[in-house]
Amino acid sequence: MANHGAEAANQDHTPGHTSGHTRDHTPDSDDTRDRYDPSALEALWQSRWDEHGTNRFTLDEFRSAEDPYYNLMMFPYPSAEGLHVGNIYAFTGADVHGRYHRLRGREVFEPIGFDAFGIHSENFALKVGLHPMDLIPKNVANFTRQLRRIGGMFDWDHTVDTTTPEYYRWTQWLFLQLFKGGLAEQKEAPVNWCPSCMTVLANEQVISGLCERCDSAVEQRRIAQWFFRITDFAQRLLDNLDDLDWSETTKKAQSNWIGRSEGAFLRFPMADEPSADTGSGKADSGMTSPANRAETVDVFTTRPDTIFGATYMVLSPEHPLVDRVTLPEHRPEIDAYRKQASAMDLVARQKTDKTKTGVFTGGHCVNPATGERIPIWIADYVLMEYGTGAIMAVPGHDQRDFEFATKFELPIPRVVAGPDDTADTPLEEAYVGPGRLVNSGPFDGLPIDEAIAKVTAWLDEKGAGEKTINYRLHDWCISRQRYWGPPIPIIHCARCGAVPVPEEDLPVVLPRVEDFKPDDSGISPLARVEEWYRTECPDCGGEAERETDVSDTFLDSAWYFLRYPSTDIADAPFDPAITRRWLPVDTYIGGNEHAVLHLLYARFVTMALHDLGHLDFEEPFTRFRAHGLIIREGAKMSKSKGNVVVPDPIIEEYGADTFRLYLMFLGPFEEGGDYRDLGIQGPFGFLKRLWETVVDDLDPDPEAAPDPDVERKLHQTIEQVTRQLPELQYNTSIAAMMEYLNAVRSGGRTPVRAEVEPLVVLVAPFAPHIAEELWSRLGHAESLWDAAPWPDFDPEKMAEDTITLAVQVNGKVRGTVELPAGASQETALAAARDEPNVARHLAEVELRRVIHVPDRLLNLVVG
RNA sequence: GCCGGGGUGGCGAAAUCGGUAAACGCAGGGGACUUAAAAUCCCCCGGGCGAAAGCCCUUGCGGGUUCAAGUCCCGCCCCCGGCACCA
Repeated sequence: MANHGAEAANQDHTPGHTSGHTRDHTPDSDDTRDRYDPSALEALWQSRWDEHGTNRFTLDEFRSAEDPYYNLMMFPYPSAEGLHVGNIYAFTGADVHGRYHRLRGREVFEPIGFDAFGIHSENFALKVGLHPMDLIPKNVANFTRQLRRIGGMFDWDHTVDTTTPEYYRWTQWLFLQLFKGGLAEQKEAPVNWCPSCMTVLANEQVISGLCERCDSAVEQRRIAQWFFRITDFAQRLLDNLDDLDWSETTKKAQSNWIGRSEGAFLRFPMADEPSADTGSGKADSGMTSPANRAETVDVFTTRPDTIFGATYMVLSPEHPLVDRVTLPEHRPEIDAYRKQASAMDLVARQKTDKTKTGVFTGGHCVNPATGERIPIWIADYVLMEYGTGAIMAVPGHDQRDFEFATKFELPIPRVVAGPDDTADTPLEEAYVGPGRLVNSGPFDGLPIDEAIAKVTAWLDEKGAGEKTINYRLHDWCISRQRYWGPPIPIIHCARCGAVPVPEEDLPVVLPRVEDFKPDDSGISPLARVEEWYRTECPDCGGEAERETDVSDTFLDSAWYFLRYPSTDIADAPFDPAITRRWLPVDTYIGGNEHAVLHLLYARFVTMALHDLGHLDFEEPFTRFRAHGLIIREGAKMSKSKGNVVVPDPIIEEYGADTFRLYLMFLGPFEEGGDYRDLGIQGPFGFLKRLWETVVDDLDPDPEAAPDPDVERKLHQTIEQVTRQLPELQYNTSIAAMMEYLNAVRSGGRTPVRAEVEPLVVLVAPFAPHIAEELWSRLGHAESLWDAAPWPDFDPEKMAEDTITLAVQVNGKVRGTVELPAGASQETALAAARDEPNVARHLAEVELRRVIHVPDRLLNLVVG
């Protein structure tokens, strides 16, 4: 838009300099210049803020900030479709928070960036036949345009794009730190393989057996992978949750994901098998070699107290001991079963309602409690990923084992008796309730809690096991056999093994490869680029090859918040002094879909960097709030339904201020809301009315005294908004401001400046452009955002002098009376008796009791 | 099955410590202004009975505590999100 005059007038913007821009910002003719024209006005202020560096920090400012506030939101993945309402909703909610603190005088750093590596981008590039290196910059440019348009308080001098070598250089550096710290290791492991995406997936990316991206059934494969040892931190990650100011739902999701369970690790010695028919059946028949005798089947159980009822063992079909324990005559059956299990996709494998299957191996263990030989089976209801991949089956007290034992006619003894049971009460199903041990030798009669401790201690003494803690959490597999990610900075040398790339050689630049389509080989496309992967060993100088896998996108986003304030620093990932001043992040706002993925990894990386001496804190986000989800007209938005809200035309028509205000008005920010197309009229009308109030209708006397009733309402409104904004209670804050403006304009009265100016500031976090414009029109030379003029409220001015007291008779409202605030019970009662309808209900009954809640109600109990 | 979060007018939603249920907004109805429309402004707007005054009912369902329950307790039902053969 054209506003050359205004721009020129503002070139030397300094405090005290009244530029006169309050009137000359629209070069149009006189009759249109005072109309509320959001698009023009928003463009004007955005360019002014940009010129003045209103939202940008210099390196010096980072180093010297006295009251820093790091306001973070989850950076977007720049898709080709552009920003969707969900993004804008989240960013606006976070921006409102940042702007509020800015108006309170904090130095608010609010960065944004782009999480642009990963399978999403790569698959889309493949689909449209473009190279991601060409596609991503376009998407980033489009996102940047949109992000600027919505008026976020972003520091555009400190953005990150995870796909630039300047950024991923440090992602690779991070990998090396973890590698050197012993927290990264390569191991062959069964992994989730998506046959459609042709890549390995993290457990978190598998949603009930399906690929979270393409819904293909996930298969199992064994590939050498790089892992981060996040499980080493499981207990700390869990313990620290107690002290984090995070949304409860997010903390709960993390603690479920970590999945701590207390129990025991137990060793069941393998029994040697009677060759042919020696028939003795005793463990030490002399046929057992010493090596064999040492072999055990190890299990994890949360119910060591039930060990006397363990009548068989079950190994997962993938368990490494299966071959050892299987007797030759059972071999064909076992092999067939294992083949069937491995062919089965994880959906079918994890279906819980299917009937139990399994095969006897022919092998046996000795139950260390009873000394009895018990058979070893394999069954797919035992998962290799959890615990040791083997269980002791206690059919009497575990429903899964009960079903299995019933089907295969294995014994089902009772070892726990409930309050109404005896040791011999038959079991119709597994009994898992409270009770006391039975049929358990010396432990009979003990309640479960006590028995768990005593039995475990007893087994420990016998060397048969010990108390332990098991976690559901797995190590983080970060290898991806794909193209679009940072190469893992490792060089494989036949002589020296896996050698880290020297830090001074970083970044290992991702080469431009035209043929980046993944294939079914399980090998990265980079393995096709010989001139790239052939290199020398940094240690011995011999021929060597680069690691051709790239790292998981979640690694890029696990540390980006450390980079933002230090993007001016070229020779370190984050500057120690700046980091000390600005981190940990004060408030982080984002979607709960990242509760266990991104947020847990970011915590792990921070904790690891802390332990390795790079950071002096171990939790990255002091406060985290999960925002809700936006639906439309009661239905989930999706591309396939064609009911997605497209933000650009709405912003075009109503302006970013209205759109922001409307999104925040839909419902509680932390619960989301229902976007109804017509609803935007309310917030639009409000801003328009506010505009007219200041621009057209204001009392010309700037010193005019406020109306006492309006002033009282003003202080009540300031109080409410000041209390609710930092708690993200945006919808009710907006309602309060609307109510206040209604009071200011009621009966078409002429508003005075003292009534209106504070409202302009209150509304500013939601509608920053119109607020700045009105602030300027009210005669202020300094930007609203630099002046930090958050209004104070005066409790005395808030107080009502007369109140309406509800009068109840027997709990039912029969009338109201007007009274001076703080009126005594006697006064209230007298007034109530004078109220005709109340008097009617008091006639001919006896007043038995009076309940007086001062200034609220009077309840007269009669009978 | 387990763990969260919910269920309030036609709709989105409000409601400190238990104290006048439905603030604010949308949609709808009526009116003013206008040649007309848009925009704007004013009034009405949970249900039932009543001419009115007023009375009765109403926060998913059923009980309970209390002078008083959307709010607290017990038992259910339904919706949304997460986890799920986790030993």
